[in-house]
Amino acid sequence: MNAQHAASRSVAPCHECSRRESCLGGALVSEDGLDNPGVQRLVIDRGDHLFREQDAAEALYVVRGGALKTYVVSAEGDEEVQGFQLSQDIAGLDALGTPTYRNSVRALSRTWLCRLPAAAVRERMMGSERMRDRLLAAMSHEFDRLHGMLHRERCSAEQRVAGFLVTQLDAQPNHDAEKAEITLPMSRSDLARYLDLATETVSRVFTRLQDRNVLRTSGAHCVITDRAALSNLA
Amino acid sequence: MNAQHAASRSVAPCHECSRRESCLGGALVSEDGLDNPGVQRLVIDRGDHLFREQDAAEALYVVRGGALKTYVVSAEGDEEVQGFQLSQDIAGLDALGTPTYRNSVRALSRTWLCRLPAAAVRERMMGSERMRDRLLAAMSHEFDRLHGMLHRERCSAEQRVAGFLVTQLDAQPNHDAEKAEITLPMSRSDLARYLDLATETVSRVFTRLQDRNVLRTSGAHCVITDRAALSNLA
DNA sequence: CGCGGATTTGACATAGTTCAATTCGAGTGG
DNA sequence: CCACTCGAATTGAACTATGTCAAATCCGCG
Repeated sequence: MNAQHAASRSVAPCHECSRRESCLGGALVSEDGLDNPGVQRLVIDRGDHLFREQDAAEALYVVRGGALKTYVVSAEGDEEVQGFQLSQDIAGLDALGTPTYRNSVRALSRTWLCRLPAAAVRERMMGSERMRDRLLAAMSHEFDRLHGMLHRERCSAEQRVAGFLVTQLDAQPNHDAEKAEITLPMSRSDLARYLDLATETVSRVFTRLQDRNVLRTSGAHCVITDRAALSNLA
Repeated sequence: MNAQHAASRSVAPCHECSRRESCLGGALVSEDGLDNPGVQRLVIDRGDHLFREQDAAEALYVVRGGALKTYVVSAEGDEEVQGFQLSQDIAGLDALGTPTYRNSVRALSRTWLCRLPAAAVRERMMGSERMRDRLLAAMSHEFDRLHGMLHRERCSAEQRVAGFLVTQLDAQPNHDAEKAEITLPMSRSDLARYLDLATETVSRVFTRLQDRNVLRTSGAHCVITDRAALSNLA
C-alpha cells in the first residue's frame, strides 16, 4: 500500500483524539468519520523548522506537545521573536489568507503536531459552521495575543517579564492551582528577543524578583512563590 | 414606509459602488443584486465613537473616506493607539470571532463608512468563496500590519517615524508619484501614542528630518523631499 | 573532571523620557 | 483686518531605564 492509498483510506487521527471537541482538527473531519481531509500527526526535533518565511503556506499546525518559536529575521539580520506556541496553540494561522508564510517556525524542544492542510481548512469553512466558528475564534484569539504583545512592549522591563510569566501560568491546565510552577521551554535570549529586551536585562529582572521573594528560578525551572505580587506587577 | 421595509426592499449600496470588486461589501451582496444583507452607509463626525471596547460586536466597518483611530485604555488609564484606519481599511475585523469588541474606534475627522453586519458576513462566508477569500485575505493583511507594528516598535525613534511615513506613502493611491505629500489626519500626540514615543520625541524627530532636508512639515501637512533617504532610514 | 555555551554580574554609555518654558497657529470677536 | 486666546507643537535641560561591552560564574554533557 503506497502513501496515497494510506492517505485516502486511513481515518484521520482526530476521530479518536481527546481534544476533538475544541481543536480545529475536530471540526475539519466530517462527523460521520468517513473522510480523511489529510490530517497527519508528526514529530519534529529541537531546532527543526516546521516552515520558513516565504515557503508555500500549505498547512496549519496544531501543537499537541512540546514548544515552538515563531520569528522573523529583520533586514539588519537579527531575529525578532513573534511568539511561542505550546500545547493547543496553532502555528501558521496568520498565513491562511496568503500564499506564503510570513514568518519561520522552529521547535524549541521535541514537538508533537497535527498538520491540517490549509486547502482542506478553507474548503471546510464553507461546509461547516463549527469549522467557521472555531477558525474565527482562533483568529480573534491570535489578534488578542498580538494586541497583548503590543501592550506588554509598551511597559517596563519588569512588567514585561511579569506579564509573560502570568500569561504562562494562565495558560496552564491547572489554572489556579496552589503550586505555581513553570518550566520555561525557551532560552533566556529567546525570551529576551520575544520581550524586546537585552538578555542581561531579563536576567537582572529575574534576580530582582528572586531577591524580593516573588519567585525562585534555576535555569528552565521557575517556581512562583508570590503569585499576587507577580500579578500586581504585570 | 418604515425602516424595516426600507431595509428589506432597498438595494445595498455595494451594487453601484466603484470598489465592489475589491471591497468586502462587494462579496457580501449576492451577484444577482437582489438581496440586501443590511449594508448601510453612514457618516460620523470628528470625535464620534464608532464603537467602544466591550460593546457587542455586531458589525464591521469599511472606511470610504476620512480617518479612524483604534485604541484601548490601559489599566493605568493611558490611551494606547493600536492603529489608524484610512480609506479602504476595515475596523472591527479582529472581533469577528468574538461577541464583543476588544478596542474602541473613533473618528479623527468626519468619516464616511459602510457598515456590514457581522452576522451577514459570517453567514455569507459559507455561501461564497469570494467572501471567504476576501475575508481571509483581509485578516492576513491585518496580521501583517500588527507584525509590522511589532517590528517598528523594536526600532529607534527615527526609524519608527520614518517607517510610519513610508507606510502612509505606500498606502496612497498614486503609490510612486513624484510629489510625495501626506496630510496627517492625527495629532502629534496620537501619532506618539501609536508609535509608543513621547510627543516631544516625535516632534524632535520631525525637526531633525527637516534639518536634514528629508521633508518639510507644517502642522498636518507634510512634504517628503527625499523619499530615498526616508526609505533608507526605515 | 573538564569543556563550552549559557547565564549572571558589573561598570559605563545613551536614547528617550520628563518637566518646564517658549513659540506657533487656528479660531474668535472687536 | 488685526489683536487675543488657548491648546498644540516645539525647544531646552536634567534624569533614568535599559543597552552595551567585558568579565566572572554557572551548568549540562561528554
